Amino acid sequence: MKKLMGPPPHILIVDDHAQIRESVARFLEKNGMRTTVAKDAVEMDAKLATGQYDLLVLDVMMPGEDGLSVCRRLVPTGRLPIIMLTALGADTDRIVGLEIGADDYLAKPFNPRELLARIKSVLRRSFREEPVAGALCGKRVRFAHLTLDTDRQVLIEDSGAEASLTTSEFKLLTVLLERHRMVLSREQLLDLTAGRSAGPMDRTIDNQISRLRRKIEPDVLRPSIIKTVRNGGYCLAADVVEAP
Amino acid sequence: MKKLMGPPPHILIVDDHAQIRESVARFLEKNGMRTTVAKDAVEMDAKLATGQYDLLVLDVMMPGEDGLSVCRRLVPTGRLPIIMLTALGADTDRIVGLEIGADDYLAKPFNPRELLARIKSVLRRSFREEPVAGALCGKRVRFAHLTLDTDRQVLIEDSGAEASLTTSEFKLLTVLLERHRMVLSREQLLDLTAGRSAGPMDRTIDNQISRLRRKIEPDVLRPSIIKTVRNGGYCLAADVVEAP
DNA sequence: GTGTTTTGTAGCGGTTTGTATCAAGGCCGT
DNA sequence: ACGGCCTTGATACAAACCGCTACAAAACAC
Repeated sequence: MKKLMGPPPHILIVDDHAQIRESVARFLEKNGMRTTVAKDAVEMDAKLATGQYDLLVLDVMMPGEDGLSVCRRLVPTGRLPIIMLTALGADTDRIVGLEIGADDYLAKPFNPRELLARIKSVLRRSFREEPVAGALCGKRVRFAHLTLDTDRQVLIEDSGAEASLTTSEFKLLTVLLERHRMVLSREQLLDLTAGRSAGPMDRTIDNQISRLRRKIEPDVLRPSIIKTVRNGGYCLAADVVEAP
Repeated sequence: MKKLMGPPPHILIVDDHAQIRESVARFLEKNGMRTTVAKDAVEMDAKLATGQYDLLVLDVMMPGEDGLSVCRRLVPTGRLPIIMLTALGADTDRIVGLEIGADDYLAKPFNPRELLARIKSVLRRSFREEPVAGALCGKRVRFAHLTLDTDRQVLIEDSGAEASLTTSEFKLLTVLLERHRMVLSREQLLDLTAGRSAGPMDRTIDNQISRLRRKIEPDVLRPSIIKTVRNGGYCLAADVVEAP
């Protein structure tokens, strides 16, 4: 069998039973995946809004909005594959789920190894080919006194001077630009730039910001473009417009 | 659910029980699909050799070569999706099937409506990844300051100078052009260009990229067309248009 | 078979990036 | 104001990653 390398896939698990959530999460992490859990649709929406996920494991039977409804809502948006967990014997649930557009289902109680196999199978199919620069892909973007050429990954000052960015500086900058004037936590930034979650004493983002500031701030000692929000994270404080 | 129009999908059903074959075939045809049946692996091979199919429904337990073996053999050849039919409770069969690379399975006895839903689900998935592939065949393609003549496997610079590409350079470039602006991992590139998976310390793609860059980059020291994404892979960062 | 081209492998060295550490500066109490 | 405490900025260093060269193996042509 072919092995999927690269960054570990990030799975979001939604189930109202704490025990199932946790045991599934632990099992998947032991097998090299990242996991995040949510106890219901509301919590799920919050996680989806701030994070980046490769696959959703979704319980059908939940208090509040149920799994089928969630599925109906998410499938049309496109890119997130869904595996549903159904009660055993609820034939129609399964069929409806598939007809709605879930990528797979599994009847409870299930063998964790089988869930893993199904996740891998679905991931293999959806083969995430991400654009380099998200929505900014292929464009030239103006902000403050700079223009970012997303094709060449270089910054052009108004004076005409060019500065090249490293891959992770570029990634961090595009993430900030896409969400300019929003405060982004270190956790979010790490997730969006590197696709991993932060360790206990993780200063990676601080460091990256520091390096990036050296290339974009007119006065590094008094940053005006990337603001730091104490106890919050960082924020790109400038207007961003598409340039020709 | 959205209906996929166009020519009806053609399903090949392989099962040694005549009754199952026929009833499944009839049910699927009633629901707008074309079907063809085969009673074992040998007959299946004959049908595959002469016809064009969109999906294979494959019984695991068969006299002669069994379903798992068939699956192992067909999956690597590429893009024929497979749904396997297993005996109920044969947990390991199902898991092994998925691990080998089948797209789905169904436990016998099954609800025909569920088989239909799964077929549609798998077809939807395999349609999703298709659109870019192979589109360049026989065309002339412009990108950056170059034109690729896919018939002659030759690059023509705007100045008029021509450079010939080796087979694997051409293949690699084609793959990058077909998914331009997407980040492709070395694993993916190796799979798409050579159809094999990477060894533990495989630098083959790095090398190919290096060779290709020498022929297409204006400044090899600062590549602008093929960008490298650290920890990610490579990406062709340019617009690609069909040229007459 | 011989010679040429193409393709895969190994290794060195530069660049990039994560971690550890220390210095600086805000926040809050007294 | 002053001094601890916590958060952030900067520097230094080590590890990982990638580009390049050189060479060996394989494919191809003759």
